[in-house]
Amino acid sequence: MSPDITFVAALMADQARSRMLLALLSGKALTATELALEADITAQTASSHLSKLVEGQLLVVRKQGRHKYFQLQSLEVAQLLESLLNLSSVLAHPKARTGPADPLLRKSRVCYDHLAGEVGVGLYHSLLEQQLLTEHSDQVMLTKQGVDFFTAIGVNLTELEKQKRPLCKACLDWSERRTHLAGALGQWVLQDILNQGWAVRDNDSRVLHFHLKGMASFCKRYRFRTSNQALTGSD
Amino acid sequence: MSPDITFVAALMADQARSRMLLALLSGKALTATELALEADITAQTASSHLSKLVEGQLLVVRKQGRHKYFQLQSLEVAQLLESLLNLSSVLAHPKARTGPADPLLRKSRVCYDHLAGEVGVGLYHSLLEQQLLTEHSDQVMLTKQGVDFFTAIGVNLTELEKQKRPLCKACLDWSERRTHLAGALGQWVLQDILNQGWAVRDNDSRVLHFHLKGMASFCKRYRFRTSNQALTGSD
DNA sequence: CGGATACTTCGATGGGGGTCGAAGCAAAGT
DNA sequence: ACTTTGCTTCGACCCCCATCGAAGTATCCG
Repeated sequence: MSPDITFVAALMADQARSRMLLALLSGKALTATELALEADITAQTASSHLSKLVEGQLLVVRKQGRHKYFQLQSLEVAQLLESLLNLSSVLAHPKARTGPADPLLRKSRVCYDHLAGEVGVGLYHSLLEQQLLTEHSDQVMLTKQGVDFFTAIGVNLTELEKQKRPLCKACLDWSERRTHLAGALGQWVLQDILNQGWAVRDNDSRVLHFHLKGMASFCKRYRFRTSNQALTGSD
Repeated sequence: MSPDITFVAALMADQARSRMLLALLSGKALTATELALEADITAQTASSHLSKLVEGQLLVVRKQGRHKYFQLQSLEVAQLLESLLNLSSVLAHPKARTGPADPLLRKSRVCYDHLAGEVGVGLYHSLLEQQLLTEHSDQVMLTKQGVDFFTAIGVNLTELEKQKRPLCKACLDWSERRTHLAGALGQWVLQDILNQGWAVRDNDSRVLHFHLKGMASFCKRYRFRTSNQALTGSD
């Protein structure tokens, strides 16, 4: 028979656990107490939940001294969470307030290992407009110019292509309902932003705080015209 | 804050409900009693579950005389189910027997609206080998020859491309752990198989029964070399 | 060696929800 | 009109599990 999907679904069907999982969607490894705080439960309860999530192989755990760091087990888990987010945000079921989320979160946030939110969506469509990227419905590929462009700014595409994961992937944004860039290249872009010091990650959320000058450099590099609203959260 | 994913997850976190959903993954509309039978519960319990699923917008219902026909609400729901199946089958959690499923199901089955199982996977890789399809990691596209080929066998590609959904889509097969063809073209292929009378759908499952001659025609059309094992379930 | 911090185990409590029997309603068929 | 079939509502039962307090173990720090 079919595998038992209720097992995985049940693991995600709890407020506390789903909050933890969503917090881990930032890609950062978090400790048990941090996750307990995030889910607003006591350490005991969190411990029980976390052991279930590890047991169920949704999380991996790394022990470091007296701390235990938890992370999502795989990209697949992150993708499942994203698709759940998507479907959930689309559905207008009574309990979920469909209202606008934290504006900073909408602006720019980390989606596991790549850039999401308005900035992520904006970048994606800017790349499309410049014909560096082609989008055939769901399939996204670099154009010839795109290959040249990213090679020029220092991406080793042949190296990235060695990875199992796709180079480009269209990831549907739950706040924007439009696609943004995921995949190995999406990861590279986020890493680059951080390496350049254009933005810093919020410690307590998935928010990505762009510095003013960083946003400018970012726009320049990707020839990306952003609306004039303040996109920076700090500085 | 984030939308409440526990709502959707909880809907899928029940044996009876998930069985119903999985049964509906065949794409067919089923009545309440059929679904009750499928989930092995009484009509009362099924009624309660089904109203929850409709309320939660995972299903749509169509009343016809004294029957009520249920269907998955959207392709997104089907995709969520597929990804849950994938993750669940990969994870080796104790409760799920990871053993081989029903051999007929493994051979050839319907995955919502396209072909899956060994035949589906085989077709996909055959198309790749013939360079009718190119696969850039996750992105699948028809090659020039592919366009010619499908046009030659009667596909109106421009018509198919009008749909919102992608023309080609790689869908990971949970039994084979390899990709098969989904998307509008995948749907066309399945429709064609049925129209040609090469195979019939099982009434009680997602199994697709190929006739001997049908399988031969199918292989011929797609220049597809299948292993000599009997791929037919009937005839 | 204490004392603090991080995490776990145990036990008790309570609530949510899955289940079915019985009865009710609605639509066909005869 | 009567019966059959398909589905729903109501009510009662009961099990599962999330939660927390208290106590226990492990690790680091001074």
